Order: sequence, then C-alpha cells, then structure tokens
Amino acid sequence: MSKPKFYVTTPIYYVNDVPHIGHAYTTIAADVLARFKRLSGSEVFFLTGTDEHGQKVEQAAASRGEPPQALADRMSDHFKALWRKLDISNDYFIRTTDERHKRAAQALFQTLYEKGDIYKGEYEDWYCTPCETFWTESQFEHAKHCPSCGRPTEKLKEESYFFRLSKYQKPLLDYITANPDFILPESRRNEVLKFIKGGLRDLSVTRTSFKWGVPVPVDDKHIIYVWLDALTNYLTAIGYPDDTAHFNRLWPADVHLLAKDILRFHAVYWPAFLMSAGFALPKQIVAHGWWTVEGRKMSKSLGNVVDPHQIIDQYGVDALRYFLLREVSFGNDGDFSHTAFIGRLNADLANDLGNLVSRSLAMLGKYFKGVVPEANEDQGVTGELELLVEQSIGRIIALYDEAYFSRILEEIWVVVAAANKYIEQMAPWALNKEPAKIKQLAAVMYNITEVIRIIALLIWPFMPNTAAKIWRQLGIKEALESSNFYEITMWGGLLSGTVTIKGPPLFPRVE
RNA sequence: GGCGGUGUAGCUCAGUUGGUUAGAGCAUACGGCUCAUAUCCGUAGUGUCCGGGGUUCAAGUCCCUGCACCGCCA
Repeated sequence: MSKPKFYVTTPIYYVNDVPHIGHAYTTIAADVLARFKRLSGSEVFFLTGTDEHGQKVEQAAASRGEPPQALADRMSDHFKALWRKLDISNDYFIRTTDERHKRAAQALFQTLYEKGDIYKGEYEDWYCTPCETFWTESQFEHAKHCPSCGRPTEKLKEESYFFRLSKYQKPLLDYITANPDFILPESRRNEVLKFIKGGLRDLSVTRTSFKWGVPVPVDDKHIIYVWLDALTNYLTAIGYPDDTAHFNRLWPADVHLLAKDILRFHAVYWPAFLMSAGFALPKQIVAHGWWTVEGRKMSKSLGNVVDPHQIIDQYGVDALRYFLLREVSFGNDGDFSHTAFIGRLNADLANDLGNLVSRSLAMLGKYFKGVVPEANEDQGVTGELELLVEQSIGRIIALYDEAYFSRILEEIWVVVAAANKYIEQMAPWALNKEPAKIKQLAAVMYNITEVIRIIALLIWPFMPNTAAKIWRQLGIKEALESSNFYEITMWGGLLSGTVTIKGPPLFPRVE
C-alpha cells in the first residue's frame, strides 16, 4: 500500500511588503502540519511562495527606477531568507514570475475560456490602485474614497474579460453546504455562505491598465487579473499543466492555510475557477485571524510592524514559533505583546520544559553517571504516567485534524506538567539515599527520561531545534525526523544503556 | 442600514444536548521540596457568568429586550 499524500499550502505572499509576523504565523502553521504529517508517514508536499505581478509592484518598481522583476527578485529573497531562518520545511517555493507558472496561468485561462466561462465585456468602475480592487458607486461611504483603505479612487473604464462567476452560485452553495469542514472556522464558513447567497456578479479577470503580469492567451492587450494568476500557483507547483502524473498524485490540496482577509478569493473565486476547469476542490480552507501588536492593529503607518528577524535574533527561532502558535486560539486574532511573549518564554519554555530536561538529566548524571537505567517495570511506578501520556497523544492526534495548534500545545504541556509532578512525587533524591531502593530509583529515572523522549517527539513539529537538542542530550542515535510518529511515541522506546549528555539550559530565562 | 458573532476570576480564555459547591493557564498569597535555569509541587481564593425581563422543578447554558465591542455584506 502506498503512503497517503498530504498537500498543504500557504498563500503566496505579495512582494509589496517585507515579511512580518503575520506571514510568519501562516507559514509556521503550515510547517507544523507538514512536519506532523511527514512524521506520521504521509508523503507531504508543502508549498509556499511569492505573488509578484500587479500594478502595485509595477508602480513601486517604477518609482524606484528599477525593473519590476528586480524588485520582485529582491523581495522574494526576503521571504526565502526568513523561511530558512525559521526552519520552514517547504518542499517548493513558487514565484508567479516563473516561466512555468506563466504558462500554467495561461493554460488555466485558456481552459476557462474554452469552457465558455470567460467572455469579453466592458468594465466601468472606481478603482483603488493600492488595493487592486474595483468599487461601485453604491459602495462608497466617503465620496469616491476606497472603503477598504480610505484612499482616493479613480474612475476606470476598460475593456475586460469576465468570468461567469454567477453561473457557479448554486454549485458553490451546494458544495459548501454538503461539506461542513470545507471552510474553517465555522464563523468564516457562515460569512462565505452569506456572501454567496447575496448573489455573485461575474468577475473581471483581465486588465489593460498596466503591463506587469501574464498576458491573456487569446488577447495579448490584456493581462490576467492578479488573483486568477496568483491562485493558479497551487496547480503550477505540482506540475500543471505538463506533469500530469505528479499533478494527479497531489491534487486536490488537502489544506489551504490563509488569513481571513483573503478568504473570499480562496473560498469563492478559486473553487469556481476549479469547477469550471473540471478539477476537484481543495479539501479544506482554513482561515486564521490577524496579529495585533500590544493591542493595536499592525500597520506601517503606526510603525509597529514586528520584524521576525529581530525577535529571532533576540530570543531564538523556537521561542517565536512556539509563541505564535500557542498564543492565539484558532481562528481568532492574536496579540503580540512583549509581556505575553516573555511570559510564555519564561513560564512555559524555560521553567516548565527547559527546567524539566535540566533537572532530569542532572539527576541521571548524579545517580547513574548519565546512563539510562533498566526500566524495571515490576517496581510499579510506571502505569499511571504511561497511561496519561497515551491519552494525551490520542487527544493530540485528534486536534491535528482541526489544525487547533494552541490546544495541541496545551495538551503537550499537560504531559510536561505530569512529568514535573511525577518527579516531585517520586522524589528520586530521597530514593537515592536508600541503597535498597536502587531498582525503584532506576525505574523512576527511566520513566522520567522516557517522558522527555516523548515530549521531544511531540514538540518537534513546533520546535524542531529544541526537539533536536533534547534528542542529542538524550543520546539517541536514530534521527528523530526519519522516525514514525505512531511507532516512536509508544511507551518504552528508550533503550537502557543509552548515554545521555547534559547540555546547557534549553531556554535561558529572560528577566 | 442588513445579517452574524462576542460579552464568564485582576489578565487570556474553556464551559458539550439546560442539572450536584462555575473551570484552566498566567498573575497574587501562603506552605512544601531541594534534583533543577530561585526552577518544581501543593493549598487558598475571589466571580451580580454585561444590564433587565421571561420559560422551567432547575439557566452561564433556551426566549425577548437594552448596552458595549467585533466580523461579513451593503
């Protein structure tokens, strides 16, 4: 039997902006899923990349006096660099300026055209350049100012090709209704349903007002609308239109992760395009919230955009990865505050986890010269702890299906707390004073070390560096990431006789 | 303006189909241990469960209404 496949994506990030913690959050979340699935034995394809076309990029480049491609190259590199620094394990990095992608975007356009779902018409509306969005008169609150960003809009009348989105209103409604887990969380799903029920206008899918984009195959005066261009990336990256075998193996995507502001494009337009082209729809679209900073919206004008590099340099990659996924409960907005960050770092990472590893290996060093003793299960000090760990792992596996990261971490910390409590109850330092209890001491120390081994496995998707450090300190030879989650989380995997090496504190406390 | 959501301990939140003294983490106070990164373990709490009204033997949980905040659409 072949491995199950798992295809997970982040959005491709628009190169008009340097990456911030919002981008980092989505990408880390996808990375956690990818790592967990790989460890669980799936064949994973994890995709991220950059969206590089559009008027905004064209204008930004023009104002700097450089070609748009040069700007795109530079910005795309910023994203790549950050993902390397954050230990993102993406299998591919796609760019919409890749030749392969341009061909794919044209192929998809051509397909929709041949299906009769794209027709030529004329567009006359108010356009907001920064938002790349058209607005109708009725949408204005302040005279002719973009309802989204508040900036002035300009009237545009242009020939345009339209996609028959209206035709897909009922099929979309039926599909979403029949698949309750298609869009998560539920509140977002309801919004999408409401939006579709409100009626779908045909969608302009080409532009003539700028040049920086993929030419329309049937009419090269036109450029393919950035969203149609961008969404195609999910197909391009896995071989569309040339590599049918690879494509068929991986499509449909299992999870599209994204932020709430681009939900409509993914949950309405994208499925409609796919239906028209005759492709299966992605299995799940997960929309998360935004990050505020110290309680305020993150924005360039406020100057409060958090630079991930700075956080990483100061506190480490894993601290950031942990904080972002632990702090925000699924689907909600999260707040990035200095106090909360330091609080998590000290309480959860330094005190609970770091100190657990530190105290345990110190004792193992003192009592058994750092060598993992016999498990001695007949000593009767194992059962409860083993059961608790097993039950926790069961809950964790279930929570992965909902991509409920904060609760997964909470659940892992149930195990961490249980380990600390176990040490307290068993008091190895007291057992060590009674030579007759050497076998019990051995059993207790074995169990403590074994729990730490399992904790390392559980945190690996979230904190690969820390997991690797613990793994090395435990002296285990087999590579953690080439193991199988279901096999190695079984109790008793740690071999007696393994030589541990105590290391420096995993997370120094921050005062 | 329409529709939807939220409002629970100082803070962040969990509370399944209405049912025993309303929970967790952090923060606070006190106690214990000493292996450990002054870390860990235990105990103690405190709550007009937004206000008002109603249904019910019984409501944080259902209904109506008011207020506040948020989201989607217009």
